[in-house]
Amino acid sequence: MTAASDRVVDRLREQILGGEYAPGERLGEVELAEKLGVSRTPVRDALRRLSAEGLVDITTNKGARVVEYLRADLEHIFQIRAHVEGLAARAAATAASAADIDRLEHIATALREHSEAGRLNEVYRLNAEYHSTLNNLAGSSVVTATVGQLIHASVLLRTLHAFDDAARRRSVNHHLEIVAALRARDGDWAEAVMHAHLLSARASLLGPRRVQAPAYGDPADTPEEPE
Amino acid sequence: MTAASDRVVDRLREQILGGEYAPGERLGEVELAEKLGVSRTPVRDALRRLSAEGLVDITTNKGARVVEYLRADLEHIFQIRAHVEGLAARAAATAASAADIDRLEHIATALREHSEAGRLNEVYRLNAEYHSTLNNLAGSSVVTATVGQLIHASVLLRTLHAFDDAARRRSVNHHLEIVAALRARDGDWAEAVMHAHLLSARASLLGPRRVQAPAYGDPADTPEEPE
DNA sequence: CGTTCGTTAGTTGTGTACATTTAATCGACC
DNA sequence: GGTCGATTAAATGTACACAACTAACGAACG
Repeated sequence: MTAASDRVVDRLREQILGGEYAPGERLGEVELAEKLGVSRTPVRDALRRLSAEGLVDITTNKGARVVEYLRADLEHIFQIRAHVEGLAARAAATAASAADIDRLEHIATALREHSEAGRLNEVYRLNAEYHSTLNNLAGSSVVTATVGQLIHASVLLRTLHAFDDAARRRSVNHHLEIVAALRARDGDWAEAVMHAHLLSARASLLGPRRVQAPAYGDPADTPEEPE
Repeated sequence: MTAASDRVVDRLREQILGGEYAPGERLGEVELAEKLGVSRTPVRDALRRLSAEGLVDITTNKGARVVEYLRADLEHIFQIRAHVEGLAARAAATAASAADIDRLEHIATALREHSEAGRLNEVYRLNAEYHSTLNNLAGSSVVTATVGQLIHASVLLRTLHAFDDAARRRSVNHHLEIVAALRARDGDWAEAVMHAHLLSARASLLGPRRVQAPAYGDPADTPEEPE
């Protein structure tokens, strides 16, 4: 809320997403308070807020831990993102101004350069910025808030598995293709590419899906299949 | 977290969803603390947690208020729910046990009776239970958590506009039809009905959509249109 | 030797006092 | 008479002290 609590939230979020705290690691209030030079009160506030963002799990009388997502959870997250961000891309195709699209293209181009240079930290940062920018273009705070949480969870993945070269190129191309679809004011196209983009990311990060898995949404249920 | 804080959260949630606090109404910490017989600390905790659930807005140094959703936000919420709960219904068609489906049918039947008798409070409660039960059948805590927030926002609507008789009958029939689709193990069918169910609820609650609205997802982008 | 119960250290939950910020009211000046 | 500014009251943010709970260690008994 106030500057102290805000700073604690920002710092902890950065550290968790940066991998300085491993999934499942305990986050003691007193330890954090000493380390950050504040009292327990703003630390408690910050942990509650991060719990709201889905980054930590809090159990009564047992404290806070960094969240651990199951493989199935992560599959569902990308499934949902594919649909919701697909809708956002469709909306952006009609709502975005030329300047908005320029801005998005700028991010996508920078993303390609950093990707080819192998600067992964920049890639992760710009990728998050690209998606959040696009979701905002849908003009819906609900979309931004809903997907924001899911994106955080997705980012926690990055320590698990890195994209191979082919997947990285696919991802870069998707970002650029979506910009093209927006310029063409083609909502169908934009939604379809975004859908594919997130399902391909899921495949790259999680590997082949187990067919006998309790399927939440089949790969075959893609919304847009005009042809 | 502890019993006191939990009780405050439950009570405030009930009061907010029950309409005892109007959207936009201020929630003072001291006032609530006195009224509930606890100190400010658990009240603050509770307000932070309700903020996480999307029921209150907290601004630094300015306190907590009951959330106010814009009409556009609510349209987006139902749009997202249509997709995500549609996916959940599809997954449930393969994952649900016969006992699960029986339980769901029991809820749907009770819902029909209460609806015909005009007991709206029971209708709202059972409707929330039906959706949350079905989403849980998808076996994904992510779906449950994501949609849970959106459902809360939807419930806040109920003071705005009541279903007319035709809409109420449609809603009841949808719930029963989804049960039938689950029994048939037909994921496509279940998803399609759920999608229609939520878009029809949106229409009933929000009235006709303004065509020139910055469209986030067109009515025409329904995923399942086999015929 | 294993199990169980009690004690103890550490952690989280709660209450309260103090600091800081916000907003409104009153007064003075233009 | 109106507007700008300062003072004051009330709210939230922070810190610290105490209470309650958890879990781990150790001892005693079977």
